[in-house]
Parts: sequence; C-alpha cells; structure tokens
Amino acid sequence: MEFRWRQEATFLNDSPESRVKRATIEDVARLAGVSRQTVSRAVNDKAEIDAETKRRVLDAARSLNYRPSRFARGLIRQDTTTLGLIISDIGNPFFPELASGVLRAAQARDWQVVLYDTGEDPEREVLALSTLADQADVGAGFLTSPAVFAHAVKLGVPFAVLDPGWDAGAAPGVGIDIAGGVRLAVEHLAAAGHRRVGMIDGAADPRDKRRTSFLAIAGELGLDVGEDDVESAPRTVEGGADAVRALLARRPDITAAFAYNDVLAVGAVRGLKAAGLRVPEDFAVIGFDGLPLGELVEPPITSVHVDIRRMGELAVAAAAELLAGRTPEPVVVVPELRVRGSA
Amino acid sequence: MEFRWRQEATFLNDSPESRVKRATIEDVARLAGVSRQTVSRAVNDKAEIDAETKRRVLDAARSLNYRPSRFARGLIRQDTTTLGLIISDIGNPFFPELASGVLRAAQARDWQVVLYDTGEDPEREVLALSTLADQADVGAGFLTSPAVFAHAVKLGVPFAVLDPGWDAGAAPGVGIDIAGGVRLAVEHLAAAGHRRVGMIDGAADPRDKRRTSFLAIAGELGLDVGEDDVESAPRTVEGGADAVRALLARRPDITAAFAYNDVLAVGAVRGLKAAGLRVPEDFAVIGFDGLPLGELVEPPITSVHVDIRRMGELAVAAAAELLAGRTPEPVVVVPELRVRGSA
DNA sequence: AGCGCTCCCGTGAGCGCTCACGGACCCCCC
DNA sequence: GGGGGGTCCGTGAGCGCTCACGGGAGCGCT
Repeated sequence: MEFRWRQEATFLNDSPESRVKRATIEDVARLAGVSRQTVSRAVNDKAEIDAETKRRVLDAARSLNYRPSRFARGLIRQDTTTLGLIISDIGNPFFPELASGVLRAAQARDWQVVLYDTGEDPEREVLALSTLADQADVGAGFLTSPAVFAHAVKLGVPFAVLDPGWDAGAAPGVGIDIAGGVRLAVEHLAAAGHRRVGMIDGAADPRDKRRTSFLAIAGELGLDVGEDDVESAPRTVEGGADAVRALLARRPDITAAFAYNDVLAVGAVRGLKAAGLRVPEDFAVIGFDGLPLGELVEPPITSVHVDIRRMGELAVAAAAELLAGRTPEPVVVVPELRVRGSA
Repeated sequence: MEFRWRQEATFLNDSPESRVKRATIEDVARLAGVSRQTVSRAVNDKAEIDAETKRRVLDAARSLNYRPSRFARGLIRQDTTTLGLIISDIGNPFFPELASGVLRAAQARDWQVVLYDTGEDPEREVLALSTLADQADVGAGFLTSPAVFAHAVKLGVPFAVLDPGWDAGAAPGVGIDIAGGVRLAVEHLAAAGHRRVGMIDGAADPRDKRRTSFLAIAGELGLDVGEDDVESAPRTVEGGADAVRALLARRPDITAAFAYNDVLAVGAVRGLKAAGLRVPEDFAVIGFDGLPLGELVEPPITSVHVDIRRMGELAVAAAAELLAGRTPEPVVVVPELRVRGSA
C-alpha cells in the first residue's frame, strides 16, 4: 500500500528500448501470499515446502515473468567465475580454434566465457578491457601492444596474455616460441634451395617477432634477403594475394615466401595461381599456425604448426593461477613444422 | 605498513583451487582511513574528493588488490545486459560467422556475449541453457530440438531461436527459408541434367527440413531419388568424404549430391578427388551456407548462400524485443544460389 | 558576528536475494 | 495432558555496493 508509488514509477518507464522492470522475489511473494523465503524455496526446488504452495508460487512467478536476479544471487554465493576472452577477429579461423580450447577448459572448470572482438583496433582493445574489468573476474587473450596490457594492469584485472609477437616479457600467460618456429620455416626453405625469400607480414608493428626473426634467421643462413623483401598486408586472403603480387613485382627473382599466418599463405597461393605460377614448383609458400584450413586448399599449405587449442587451455590454466593469487609459471608452446604441399 | 597483516591473511588462503577472498570496499576504506563512500568516489572517478585523499585511497585499493564486485554493482545500476549465445561447434566455420554478426550487433547495443559450445549434444544444450538462464538476461542460438526449446521456456529465459531445421513454429527468433534454398539447389542440379542425385545429410533427425525438402523437391522435379540416396554423416570434412564414397558404393550411377552444409560439401569434393573423379565433370556437388571457406577450395563450392552474419544481427534484435517484453515479429532469411565451380 | 558559499567527507537506506534461525501447527504415543 | 517429532512457513541479517542525503570546515562578504 505504501509502495504504490513505486509500482507506478515502474510502469511509467515505457520508452521503446527500455527494459521491462523485472519482478522481484517480493512481488511474487505478495502475489502468492507467502514470504520471500517460501518463494525462494519453490524456485530453487528446496525442501520444506508444501506441494500445493509450491505450485501456487510457481504460478505466480510465471504470471509475473519472474526470474531471479543473477546479481543478487551472485552477491551471496560467489562461486561463478567469468573469463573475458579478447580476440582480434573471429573471422580469422585462428581464433575459433583458440576459442575452442578456451571454451573446453572453461567448461571443465565451470567457468563462463564472455567474448570480446576488438577487430585488431587498440582503442577497442582498451575499451573491451575496461568493460571486461568489471564484467569478468579474469581476462585472457591477445593484445596488440604492451601499452594495452599496461592498461589491464592499471585496471587491476588479472590477465593472461597470449604471446602476440611483441615481447610479453614479465606478463603472465602463455608464450609461443616464435623465433624457433620461424627458424623451422626458413631452414626448410633454405634446405629446398631457395636463396631469395620474401615475407608476407601481417603485423602492424615492424618490431613484430616474426618479422625480426625472419630477417635475423635469413641473414644467419646467408640468404639474400633484405628489409624490403617484407611486404605488409591485412590479415586476409585477399591481403595475401595482393602482397605476393607486390613482392613479385618488386623482386621478380624471389622464389619463396614465408607468410605471417596461414590465412595470408592461402591468399598468397591463390595470388600465385592466378598469376599463372605453379606452387611450389615456381614459387614456394610456407605459413604459420597450421590451421586445418591449410589442408583444404590446393596445394595444402606447408606450415609451422602451433597447437592453438592447447594454447587456449593453457591460457585458462594461467588465468586460474592468477585468480588464486599466484603467479603462473611461464609456459611456452613450441611449434613444429608440418610439411604439406606448398613448400 | 599497517596493512601487512591483511596481505598475510590473503596469502593464508592457498588451497589449490580456492579463489582468494576478495577485498571489499570496506576493507579499502578501513585501510585508507576513510568511509566507503569516499572509496567509491575515488574508484569511480567522481568529484567531491580531494586529490590527495584519492591518491591514498587508490594506493590502498591497489595494495589490497581491490576490485569492485560486479554483482554488488549490477544490483544497483541494472543496466548491463548479457546475451547467452548457444552454438553447437565453434570448430565448424559456420558458427564463427554467426558469432561475428551477433558480436557486432551486441557491441552496438553495449551488450555482453557469453558463449556456450554444446558440441551438438542435447544434454549439454540443456545444461548450457540452465546456466545461461541464471547468468544471462536473454539467450539466442541454435537448438537441436523443440524439446530443448521447451526447456528454455520452462526456465523462463527469453530465447531467440535460430531456425535449425525442425519447425520452429511459434518459437520467436529468425527463420531460414530452407525449403526455398533446397529448391534452388535441386533445381540447379536438375537444370544441369542430373537425374540421379544423392544427399549428404548432416542432421541426426530424419525429419530435418533439408532432408525432407530435398526428397520432396527431387520427387516434384521427377528426379530418380529415393530414401536411401541420403547418406548421413558427422558434420566434418572427413564425414563428407566418407559419405560421398558410401553413396557412390551404393549407387554408382549417381552423378551429383546435395550436401547439408558447405563443410560436408568440401569433404565430398575431397573424397571425390581422392577417388579419381573430376568435379563437376564426373560428379557435381552443391553445398548449403555459402561459407567463405567454399571459395578457397578447388573447385570452389557452388552453394546456397545464407547471410549468416545478418542472421546473427537479427537474432540480437529479436532478443532485444523479447527483453523489452514484446513479441519480435517473425523474420525469415531467404537464401540465394551462388554458382561457383563444383556444380 | 553572522550569513552563505564551496569543498570535502560520512551516514543511513536499499538494490534482490539466501542463510540461519525460530516458531506455529499437527499428529502420535506414552 | 503433555512431551517429542515432523512439516511447513516467516523473520532478521547481511552479501558489497551506490544514491540521496546531511553536515563540518574554511573562506569571503556584509
């Protein structure tokens, strides 16, 4: 009676996009003529409630469209854990693979996973991190730069970094032995007799580890490779095709290319074939990641295979450590060469 | 200095999986020698606080590893909306595509998206639905059967169903004109002169719409197609390859196949090529979904294209309607034929 | 002195729910 | 008739936070 004003205030709020004010446990109790506690008993299938009463309460709940507030519940039994996963482009087949591992590990621990796709945009990364910070208990994912990670630290979110190519250094998470992987690739090309090798780069940052490793190792092996044998491209199939063409236009004597990832490698092969070149006879292409996709194309992509799903699982494990207040011990995933058809 | 004990208390709690008890706003207030409210002001960057005090509070917060409880916050300003997205296998490239649309639309509305991968298992679907029911405000996704949807209704979660092949009927969400799509495919094959065509089915349920539509339309067009020209297979590339071989073994005179989806179609083409057949000259294959993946293989897959991302966006829109207490008006996505190389 | 203002800061109340109680009521048995 | 036990239900308290207040201190002005 003295709360009438409250209901009226509620129903005034009917702008198009406004959420309907949810009924509370109190509303249900009132309608069913019982107490909160009894409603709680009915809704949560607990004992100490009469069957008939329960039915009545449940009816009332249904008629009011009642659903318990996850916030109020969470406040009491704080057992649910939510992991925020930051990825840069779910359209890139790499990330579903990663998400698959994360999801599996999360499910095993009974964690929730909320997904943030930042489209490789640092600003959106920071934004995602901010909302993640107050929607999730812990985060994981790829971050484009140390600066973004610093933001996570500032926000106080525990975050497991997946090694992105910049030196994650002290940042907790799971690393990839990128230099080792690149070595595998370049050595493979060198062993096949290629002297003049280009790179199709997918990183924005010129200090990216794949690029620097490529240059270093190619030099070390005495290959004829210079700074401008690296062509940058957006990480798409088209990007790869365009890049290989550009590479060829600039240095027609190149006979092989190392691609930043398999998507670019697939694109490169397409570009080559479209230009009338045979792969690998006229031009060899080697990728990075070892995506299943690479086996589907013609020729199948020779690639430096990384166990991406395991990375996802390891990331969750690291996140769990972080959450427990411990420092996860550093893990590094070691890639291996998978020779298929393209090189 | 005077907070050393607290840190120790923190570290006492070191059972392997236990979460560290989080510091509350009260703890920070005590340590900084201020009130809750002042802490709140500092943490939330509000006015009415002295710079020096703010610094002190923030220091205290950091030293205690304080992070505000999302539950307590959510209880007060109930503005954050969370959508639970149920998919059956993120390894299937269809779903990232869908997720992409959902994510985009969700981001536009400032919604969170939590992901549930059920691996096509009805039991896990029900499970996911249950946790979704008390972790999210609204759900969306594919459900394998009407029974599962019924469970959602029973739980009281608003759920936007993506048309799965069973007749979603009254269920709110976004539909696909599957029959229309199948017609496009079968007519295309018939027009190319195929009389005897098989189907590679990816559905568990024999009443699946693609299968029944296929049978009906093939019959209508007077094709020589019977019940056992339908081969069931797991929705993987290998599944498709195996299925087409089985089909061929049973009925060697088949000259074309309609596949449940593009993944199966890609598999079929692989199987065919491995068996020494030329596609489409010896055997034509047509898929469903129109995934980007289909363009990458050789020959590219002719497919019934569905705008999957748009489906994701529409699903979010429907979910928003549901949340507002309205009934979303029915939407049906109409597929179109994309003739590429395989048929 | 007294008033009003600004700048800080603290105190209830309450968000919606569950947990730990306590208590009413009925039935049975000595 | 009273004690014991079972069944069902309600009442405070409190989870961690923010909102709406109220109030003290310090300053300048009449």
